[in-house]
Amino acid sequence: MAPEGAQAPAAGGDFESAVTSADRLELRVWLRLLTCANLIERRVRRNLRDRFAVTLPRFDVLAQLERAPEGLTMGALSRRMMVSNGNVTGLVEHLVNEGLVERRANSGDRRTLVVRLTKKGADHLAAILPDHHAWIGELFAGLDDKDKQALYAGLGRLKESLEAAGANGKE
Amino acid sequence: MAPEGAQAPAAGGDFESAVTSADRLELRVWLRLLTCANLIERRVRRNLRDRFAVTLPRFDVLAQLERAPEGLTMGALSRRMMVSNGNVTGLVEHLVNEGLVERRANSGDRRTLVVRLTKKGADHLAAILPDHHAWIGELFAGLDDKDKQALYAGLGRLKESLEAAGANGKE
DNA sequence: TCTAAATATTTTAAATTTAAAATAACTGAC
DNA sequence: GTCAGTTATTTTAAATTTAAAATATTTAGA
Repeated sequence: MAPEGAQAPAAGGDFESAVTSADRLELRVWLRLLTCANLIERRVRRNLRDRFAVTLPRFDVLAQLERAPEGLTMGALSRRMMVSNGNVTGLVEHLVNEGLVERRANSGDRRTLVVRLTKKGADHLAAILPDHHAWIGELFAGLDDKDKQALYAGLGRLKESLEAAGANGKE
Repeated sequence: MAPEGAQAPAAGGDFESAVTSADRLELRVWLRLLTCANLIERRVRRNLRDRFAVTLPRFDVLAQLERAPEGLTMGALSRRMMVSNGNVTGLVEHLVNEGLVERRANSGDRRTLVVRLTKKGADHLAAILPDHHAWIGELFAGLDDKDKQALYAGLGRLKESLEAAGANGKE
């Protein structure tokens, strides 16, 4: 027997498989958007695991912290990552144990903790980022600059629409 | 004390918060795409929970099955949902217990099981879908038809590029 | 036929994720 | 100054998710 085809997320058909032109246009846009996001995320997740033995959520923490050299509070980090506060607690805890991240009390407001990359964490991330950017490059290779600009602009309008509909705030 | 601000996924900043124009265009497109997908998914998830007491993944199962009146095998369902086979096992198990879905042996190939909506499941879904479509409509309200068409086309090109890069198959 | 490889599904362990509740610290209106 | 409300974080329980391994069945080829 071949223990192959072990169960990674399934490949093949996707959300759009049975969507017809009878469906409303915005529904088709949404499902196609979701399909693209899933395809990219899956590929990046697998590459991170296979080539760098890092999970995607932990990589996300490192990548967000790199963009904030002064560090981020737990709450700010959870907002940037768009996940719950409690979720970040566990991720940071693990990275602290690995020495990739430091979590320090904030004089001034004793409720908050500031999270920062350690040297080790910054080095680790620096070893990954070039490959990461290359993967994204490969995935977008079929688009020319005009396509990407158009997509960027269209997604910008969608994002504004989502914010106008209150999809970001608590309401 | 107000036990408010209980921890749903954080609102506010997002993946793009610290992305600058110095970053490569395709990276900015990807992060914006991810932000939009997360915003829509979060809103739909919360509406399903608050108004219909259903989780998003279980709703996804029902919605996929509705598009396949003849039923889907476990594997086909997992491919449509873009999640692992093992994941679908648990979701379907729960829905079978609730009587919303039936899982039947497939004469002809004893390895496969065919999953189908029950009458109860179809009714339940039918009660949700109009509201669901309305939510999507609200989220896209800031876009006119031309915007949506352009976005649909651009995402179509991206999807082709992803498939050309092997982002769907196992490779 | 027999049997190696492929396919379909479930099981398992670890990690993630959500959402609610609990805890701790700050802020203002009075 | 007190204390009701707010903010920041952690804890908790349940559900989801991934990926690997195990199981069962089918298929094809020697």
